[in-house]
Amino acid sequence: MPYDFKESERKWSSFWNEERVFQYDFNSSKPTYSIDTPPRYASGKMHIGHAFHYSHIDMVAKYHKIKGEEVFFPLCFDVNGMPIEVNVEKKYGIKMREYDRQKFVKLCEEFAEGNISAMIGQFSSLGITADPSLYFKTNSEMYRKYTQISFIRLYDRGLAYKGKHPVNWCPRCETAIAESEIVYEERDVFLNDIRFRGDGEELVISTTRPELIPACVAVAVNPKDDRYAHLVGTEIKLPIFGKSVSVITDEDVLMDFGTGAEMICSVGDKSDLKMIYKHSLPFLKSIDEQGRLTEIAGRYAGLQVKEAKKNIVEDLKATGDFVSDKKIKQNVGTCWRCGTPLEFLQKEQWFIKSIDFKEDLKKWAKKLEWHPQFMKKRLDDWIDSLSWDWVVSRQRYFATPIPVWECKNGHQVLAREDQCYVDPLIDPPPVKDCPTCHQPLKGSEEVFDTWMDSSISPLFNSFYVRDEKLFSNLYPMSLRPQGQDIIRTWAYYSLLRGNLLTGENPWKNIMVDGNIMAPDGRPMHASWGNVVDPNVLLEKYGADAFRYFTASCSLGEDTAFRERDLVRGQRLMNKIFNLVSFLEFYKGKQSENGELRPVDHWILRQMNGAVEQVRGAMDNFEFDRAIRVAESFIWHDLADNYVEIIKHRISGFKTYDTAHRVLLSAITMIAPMFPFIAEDSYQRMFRSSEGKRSVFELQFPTKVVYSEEEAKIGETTVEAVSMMRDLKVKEKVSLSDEIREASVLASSEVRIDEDDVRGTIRAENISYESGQIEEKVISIKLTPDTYAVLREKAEVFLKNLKENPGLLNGDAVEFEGKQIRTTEVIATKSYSIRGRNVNCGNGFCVAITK
RNA sequence: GGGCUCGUGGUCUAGUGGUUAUGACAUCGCUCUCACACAGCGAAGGCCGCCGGUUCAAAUCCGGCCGAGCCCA
Repeated sequence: MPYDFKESERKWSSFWNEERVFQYDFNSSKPTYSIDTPPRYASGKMHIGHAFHYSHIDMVAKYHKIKGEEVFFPLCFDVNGMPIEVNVEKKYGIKMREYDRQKFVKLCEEFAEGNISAMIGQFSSLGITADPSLYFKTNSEMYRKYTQISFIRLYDRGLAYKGKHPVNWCPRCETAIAESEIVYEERDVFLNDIRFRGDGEELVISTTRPELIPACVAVAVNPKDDRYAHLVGTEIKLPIFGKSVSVITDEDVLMDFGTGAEMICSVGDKSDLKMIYKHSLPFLKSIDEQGRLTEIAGRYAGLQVKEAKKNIVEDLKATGDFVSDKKIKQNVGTCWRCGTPLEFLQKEQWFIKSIDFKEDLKKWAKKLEWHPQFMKKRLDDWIDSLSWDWVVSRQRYFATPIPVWECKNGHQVLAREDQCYVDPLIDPPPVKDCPTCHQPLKGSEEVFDTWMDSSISPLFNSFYVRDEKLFSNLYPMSLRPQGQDIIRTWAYYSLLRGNLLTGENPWKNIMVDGNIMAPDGRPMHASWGNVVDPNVLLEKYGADAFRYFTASCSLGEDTAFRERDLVRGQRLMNKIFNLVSFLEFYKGKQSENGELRPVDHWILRQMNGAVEQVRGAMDNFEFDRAIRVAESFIWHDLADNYVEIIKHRISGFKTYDTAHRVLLSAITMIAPMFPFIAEDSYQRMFRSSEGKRSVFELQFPTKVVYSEEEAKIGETTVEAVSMMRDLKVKEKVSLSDEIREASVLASSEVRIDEDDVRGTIRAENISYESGQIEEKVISIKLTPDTYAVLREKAEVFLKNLKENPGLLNGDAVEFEGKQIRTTEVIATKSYSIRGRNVNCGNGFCVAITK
């Protein structure tokens, strides 16, 4: 009978929910395993990549639960920021900056709330049991309170400050534009070669923006560029404006772009910005909020950018400093609303100090255990590449307000901690007026970068400030699971915040996941039509089958979605279901006592091996290895071999007990990966004997005692039975038919469990024959150690052995004065018997007689 | 352009110096076998991306090239 996964999944997810099986117990005496769950972003429903990622996290959570730890696995959502704003604009056909601020925020909250309830349903269908008693969302006043308090504490220690930093600015709309609001357009622009004159020397630079010459603060060339080496370190004069600037080197300058000499302006674009920080060059303001040149442009002051460009080029032609121009294509950032090219404008922004902590950050990152290890390198490289502090202010609406009031002279008053959560646009400041100049105070309109919220998740989860006792127990957390795409944001900022505020890393382990790609190997995009809907998959194959696919992906690698893995997963669930059905049928029908037979020892040995390997793999977050081992054990050792052999003696208590015990261990071992089939099997078959209300309250299986000597006989028995069954198939004897004789043919003694062979093969008689086997050596290899000893002589030695296979019968072979033990020789042989239909395995053959 | 990762039968994947290179899905045979035809047994299918190097020995280590993914405030 096929497994009804729909019914099972419905039943057990509500069971877990109602019984609160996965609820964290604050009073538990067990050690806590805490997971810093990624707050799921509430801009839409979960797609297959999210489902994949949270399934992995859930496997870790359930594994630690079944290992006997108290698991802290919060259910949480990220509800701030622009993607939600953009979705709300789309949904209602409105524009944020043209709408009432408070009303707009309300719409964002409602929008997110709808997505959250849908996602909670998705979590549940996937068997992801994040704990609703540890629920949080990053836009709640409770959460934002700690975002604000943590900022105030950093400010008090001089780690948060206000400074100048460029933002993308639309001169027509007169507003800051966020990175994702920029519309890039390919446009034709002129690349102008312009002559700068030095002391008897000249240097021709290439620029697309000659109007920025007055903002030029240096000229940069590549350090490898021989053409300009003699000019490096000299001063050179700007044409028209006459100001002197230095010629510097920077490896980011492209030698083959234009003349290979570039003017650095403050601030023309992002690469300028980087060089300005890197070489400590001054910030100038050359363009104002309306897109006009400022007074540093001298006689061009007040002109619009376009006009200034035209005038300056004409004047350069007149002075002879204009060399040439050519048309090139360039990506120009434009305003999403009006299409005007954006300017990079310096504005006052809030910063959190991070450049000072570069070396510390690398030390902190080193203290973490990274899974997989190579992901650490990405963070290190990121830290090395940083040139400026973290800009935390945003000119948006839907995020945590910055708890600051300012007077018209720019003095700042921060909220008191006990005031938080506070909205400075609504709530009064802590003092009547500015303590410095007694001017009235105005609440800040700015909000925090959403990473300011999400990067305190480990602090919030550990009850930072809220409860000192809980905090000391819960911080640092055991694990941060996250995607590889946000190492440079979420992981980085969390590491910084955690250490700055507590002096300690926020977690002990970090597990970094790859992405799920579309079946065609490309990222999933609605416009490419290659998006896979997780709900369709759950309908078709079930959650455990989906989790089978997710478990089979190596951690940290990008994986193209493969439906066939769900096919296999579903078959595995069906296999397990039927194994349980088999044993269930024989439950309580035992009449004989019996004893442990060799094949029972063998399955116990196989089980011990599987348990150890699965445990080792799960401890290292290697889900793919864990399911490979578990699947092979359940499908091949247990179902194909063991169950077939014990069918004839399942009426014995000992046999039944062994099967019962092995199947229970198998179910427990896979429960973290396949929770539904595991719970279903447990409830159906094992709850009455084990007593616990859920499979997740059992312990991960431990090793059992068995006899290795017996297990070896069992292994030979399994092999013999399997070869004999194959012979029956080949000779068209029904497996249920009796045969007269089953024969074991070998040149030396072969020990098998005759009763099991007879009972399974349905043979009246077992016979042993010898002396008729032809051995053929297929290949001869040596152990690695012996290769290392013989080195280039190895080939000669092997050739010698192939020609004289009889040498292998002794204990050792002499070769060039060395004694090579035959145990060092790995010979693969085939066995055959002329004239009889036999199957041959490891050292012996079998035959049957009808 | 830079950093990291990946490239193995038709498709996907395991394997990180030394067996006849693992397994899945698909394909083709045979078999209803008393848990399971969503099963069992068997077969076919591979210049391990390309080029060079190190080594007695390379899918595996090193270098270069080609292709893909993620990130670059």
